[in-house]
Amino acid sequence: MCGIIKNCRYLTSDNFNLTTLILISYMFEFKIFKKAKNSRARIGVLKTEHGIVETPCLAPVATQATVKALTNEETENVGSQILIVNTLYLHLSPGEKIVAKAGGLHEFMNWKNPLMTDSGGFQVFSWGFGKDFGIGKILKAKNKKSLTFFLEGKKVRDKKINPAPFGGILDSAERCGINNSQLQNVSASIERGQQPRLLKITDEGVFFTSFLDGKKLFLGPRESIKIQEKLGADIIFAFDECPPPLADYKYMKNSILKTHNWAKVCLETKKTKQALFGIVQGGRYKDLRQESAKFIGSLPFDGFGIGGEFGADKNKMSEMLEQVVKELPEQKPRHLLGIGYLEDIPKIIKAGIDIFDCNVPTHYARRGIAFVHAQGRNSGHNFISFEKLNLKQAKFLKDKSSLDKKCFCFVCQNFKKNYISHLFRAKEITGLRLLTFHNLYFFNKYIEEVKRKIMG
RNA sequence: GCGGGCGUAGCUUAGUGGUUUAAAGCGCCUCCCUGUCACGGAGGAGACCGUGGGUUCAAAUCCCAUCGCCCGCG
Repeated sequence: MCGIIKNCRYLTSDNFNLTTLILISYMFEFKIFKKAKNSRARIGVLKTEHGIVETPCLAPVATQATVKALTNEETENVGSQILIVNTLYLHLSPGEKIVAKAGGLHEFMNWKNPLMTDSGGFQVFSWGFGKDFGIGKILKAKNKKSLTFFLEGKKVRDKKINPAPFGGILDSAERCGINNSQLQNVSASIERGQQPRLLKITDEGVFFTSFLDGKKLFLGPRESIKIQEKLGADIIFAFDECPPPLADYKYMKNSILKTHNWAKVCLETKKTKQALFGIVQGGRYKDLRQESAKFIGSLPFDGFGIGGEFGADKNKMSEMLEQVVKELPEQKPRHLLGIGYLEDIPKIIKAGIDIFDCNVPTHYARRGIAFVHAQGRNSGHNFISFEKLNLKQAKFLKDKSSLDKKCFCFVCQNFKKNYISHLFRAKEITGLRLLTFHNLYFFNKYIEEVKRKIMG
């Protein structure tokens, strides 16, 4: 796979003049070249010390300083321009000192292009309430996952989780036979002051328990920034609390105040020339989103991240995003954290998002799911019709067709579904590699197409 | 030929002190996974317990026969 796919970055040179870039003298700069007429979408270029990023684009998730299953050359060949690495994971192992001594992240992982590090704020959720409730950042309307309650240390499960985020939890508890007097002992609806089991969130920061060795560690805005400075990515994020989707209004209000205070501390702490992005939170509450966007947007950040969830109703996301985006400075880049289903991408680009990261292309690839152009009529999509194929299914063993007839990636040019299916069933790591390569290529190509259509 | 052992879901086995819908792992099917997770989550289908007979209110489990496989001795 190495080195075979060349020139698959879609340098849309028609959209801007390259010489303009050369004239940019600042280390970090964001230039908008074109704005859509019918939406907030824009085409831009982000310049960093390690090169440029054409936006809008997807930043693949490289949690532990690698896009799982791929070499850097492959990640580049697939059209990816910037990666997001995780601060807390690297802090736990190998530790930022090791990375710094190795010459910084770029040198350490041999990635010559731009990098960003997530602050660890998401782990406040995923290692906390996310784990307690067995839920993802976004509580879906059709969530079939069971909800786990903890009643006096005992696990109670409800399989019919109600999509309504707050009242639903109480119904759920009732179905589990948890009575009123017990309810106060149950970690269900997350109220102000409530703590996850495994970590403690204070006004100053968060006490984590390392899953590697059980060691206690504290991460606050200062700690996060200092670690991120040592890691040395081009773009770093302010330490935030990614709040759980079950949080009630008071919890959320309190949470954004914390995130706002931490944002100021992050700005004061940072000494390097790295670009620092503040993070807007506020969950599904429009007024809190607006409040957060106004506050964070008023601070001298180099760009802005938008985190958390936007409510179970998918259609509201665009609305909420626009609400946030209009409060942020027009000339600065906006990053949507952890969102990027294919069907979301047109919406978020239209809402004015420049970069977004999402583990779906790579994560799903490792689970055997390939995103491909829809073969049949089941498009149901405004831009490119696509479908998901589960290559683990036995039926693909007999399928001699290429993964995606309309895809020009190395995998689709060289491998058939039967072989990829076999690799997955045989648990051969090459299967993960092939699908990761294809999915990222597919997402990047898809984004290019969306850009073309939106911008006209 | 004699002696011993084994035959339970597609596979590997648990259950043989007779008790309701015969258990588990893997495999299979469906669904899920959005800034954590290749070796993950939730469901589901699937065996009349080699075959035939017998004992009993009741047998995968006891008895007899038979077939198949394995081991030892000839």
